[in-house]
Amino acid sequence: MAQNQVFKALADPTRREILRLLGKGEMTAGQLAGRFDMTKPSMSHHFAVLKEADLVSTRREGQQIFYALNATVMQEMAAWLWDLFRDGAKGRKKP
Amino acid sequence: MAQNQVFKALADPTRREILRLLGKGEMTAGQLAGRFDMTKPSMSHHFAVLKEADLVSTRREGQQIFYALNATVMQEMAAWLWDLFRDGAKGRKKP
DNA sequence: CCGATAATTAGACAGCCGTCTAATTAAAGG
DNA sequence: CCTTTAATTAGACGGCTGTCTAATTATCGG
Repeated sequence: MAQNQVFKALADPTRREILRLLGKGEMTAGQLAGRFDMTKPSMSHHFAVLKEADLVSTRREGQQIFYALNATVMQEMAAWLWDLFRDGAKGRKKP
Repeated sequence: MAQNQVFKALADPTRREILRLLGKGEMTAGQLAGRFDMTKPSMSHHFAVLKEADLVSTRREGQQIFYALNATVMQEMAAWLWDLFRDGAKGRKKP
């Protein structure tokens, strides 16, 4: 399942910041890269990881490629958090 | 900030499974270790990472150490997810 | 077709991460 | 005190990860 890729993708602060920026609206690869003190190839690598995890989607427009946040992020994360506490009374539950 | 440590801790599937088990109630280190096909030292390492990220708390009782899920997990993750889509002040940076 | 621009791919490399075995600390109990 | 059990710490090691430079692909405008 993709869950592991999602969490690994979120483990890097640069990628989380990318997602945060995309939360405001889609951006081109170049625009995103301009926000970070890092080479474009390095940014491209992060984009690939995010895309592989299905956290972002892409759209080409001429020479530029627009990245957008994938809405399923919320659902996957929320589901995981929910499952964490779902059947658990944390203290002492009867057998 | 502890945010980075939290996400790094969640990047490993073994640690996520530990958290899931603890969601049902506290367990001793030995009980937890018994659930995984891994040596105790390796498990101890994972416990340390989770504790460092403040995702779990510990309590000693005799020879045994009980681990419990820390409730702030939900809050931190929920806050992050919220911020992702909740467009705060645009140019704002953390001081 | 050419040159310029946007973006990715290829390959290298240091540093981190997860795992193991061996050794160590801590507590209980005869 | 000595032994046993629970758990962690120390140190080593292979593999993964993030970064870079150099090269490559894709697209547009003239």
